[in-house]
Amino acid sequence: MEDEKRTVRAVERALDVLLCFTSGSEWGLTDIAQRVGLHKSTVHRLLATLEEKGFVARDEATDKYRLGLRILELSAHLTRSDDPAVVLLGEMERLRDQLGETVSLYVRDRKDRVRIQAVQSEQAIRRVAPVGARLPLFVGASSKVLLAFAEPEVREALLSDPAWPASIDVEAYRKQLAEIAEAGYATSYEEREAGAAAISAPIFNRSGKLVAALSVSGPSNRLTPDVMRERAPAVVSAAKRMGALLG
Amino acid sequence: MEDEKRTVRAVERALDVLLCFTSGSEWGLTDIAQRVGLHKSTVHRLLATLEEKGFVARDEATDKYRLGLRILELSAHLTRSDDPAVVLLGEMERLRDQLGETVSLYVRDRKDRVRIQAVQSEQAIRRVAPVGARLPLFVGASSKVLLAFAEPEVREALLSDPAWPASIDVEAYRKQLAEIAEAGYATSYEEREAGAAAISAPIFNRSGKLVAALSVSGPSNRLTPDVMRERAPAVVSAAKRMGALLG
DNA sequence: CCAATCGTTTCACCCAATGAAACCGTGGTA
DNA sequence: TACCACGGTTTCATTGGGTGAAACGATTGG
Repeated sequence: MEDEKRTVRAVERALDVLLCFTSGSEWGLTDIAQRVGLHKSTVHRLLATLEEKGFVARDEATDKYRLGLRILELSAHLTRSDDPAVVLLGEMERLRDQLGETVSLYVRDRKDRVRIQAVQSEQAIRRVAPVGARLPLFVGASSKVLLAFAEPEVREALLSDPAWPASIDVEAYRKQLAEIAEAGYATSYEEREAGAAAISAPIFNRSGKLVAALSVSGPSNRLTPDVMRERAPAVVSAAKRMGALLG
Repeated sequence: MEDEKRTVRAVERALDVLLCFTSGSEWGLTDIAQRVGLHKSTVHRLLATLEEKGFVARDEATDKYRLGLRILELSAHLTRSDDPAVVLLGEMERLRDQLGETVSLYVRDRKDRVRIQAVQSEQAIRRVAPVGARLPLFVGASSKVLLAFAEPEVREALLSDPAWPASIDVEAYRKQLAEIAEAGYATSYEEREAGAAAISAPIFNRSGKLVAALSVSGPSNRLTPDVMRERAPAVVSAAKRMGALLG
């Protein structure tokens, strides 16, 4: 098993430490050391480095570690003017007002999907959708869209990836993706989360490349299968309109 | 000059590479190598590591490096429910509507200040204030507030820091800070940026500790010195109201 | 007062990060 | 077509620096 690493171990470890903060915002040194499986002193040194550069900070009261404002600074530079999350925001708000449900935008990032933009429904019972959330790429309407309309090589690589959950029958899944490709959209009903449902449609840029999945989601008692079927065309045409706004 | 480094060099370098993206969103390998003063191959390895963990990604078209979505993911976990940037947003919007100008919230982060929240004026000519921006701690109304109301040790440490610009007379500056502490707010008129002016007031938490500076900023022809003097009480009392919302 | 726990510092060993140089791929130019 | 210039990539010998065991302090609480 020659791993052919051309990466820097210390940096990998430091980034793993940073990624601890994607689950739980406050950590003690020992907790982190345990979590990443390294010695206390090693983690201590890594944290000192991260702290010096402002990537983590210490809570004054608890003395525990938390994310630093350098993260905020970097994230401010994440969006360019041609970023879908910016360009499509207006259209997303329009769709939210039209359907009254939360609208999200997902892109594929390696083997996950990431919510890069969201506008919340204004109803009392609504789907809350934090921007930046990283979700699995095998369940949920948007996952299926991102797979169904991906380039075939990409799709096959993901389906045959060792990380793909063994509990899902690949053949049946592939068949479902083909149906979605045919229909032009996907739905999910209490698939990833109980009580939630969603409609999702692909957004292609001018050269026909899949760039994102547009998703409308809400409580499953409002978004019943029938309602979703009825509203799907609105989502699909919104996605088409959005595609035209991209480069 | 014993530097007593208890940090990890490779990690420091990797973070420096990341920080390149705070000025300019797209970089080639050679550019970065030049900027951080390291060999191409070293930077290549660091970038490969950052890329593997999703902290940077490559633009498909240009093949250049850009920030990855892991940054977005982390930034989503930056704000806790008790974060001033969240808790005070409502009050900030109220103040924006009252005065019609852009309202920002700054905290001190080491030797800089960082804009952690902002709501834009809705006028045609307005101050635009991106969240996450890192600004110097010696010019601008909020800087002066963050210094004037800081704990004395902190203030003195900063004023006598070698990084403090020699062009500013420390004694005169200290005098100005004392006046600000007396008045309870600070103003700036075309101080950091030509054509811009601002009023800023301190926000203290329940235990009397300075946590942020509230700032109202706009074009200097609207926010003339007279107008600012007249509006200062509104900013100060808004800041006081906000303080009451904090822990 | 002691025990437990957490963060910090020290230190010798030896792995792994480093940068020079060579290599490869691409686009532009004569 | 041949050539060059300029990006990114890979290789490799050298040794600096990252590593973890262990000892140390500082708190906490029973």
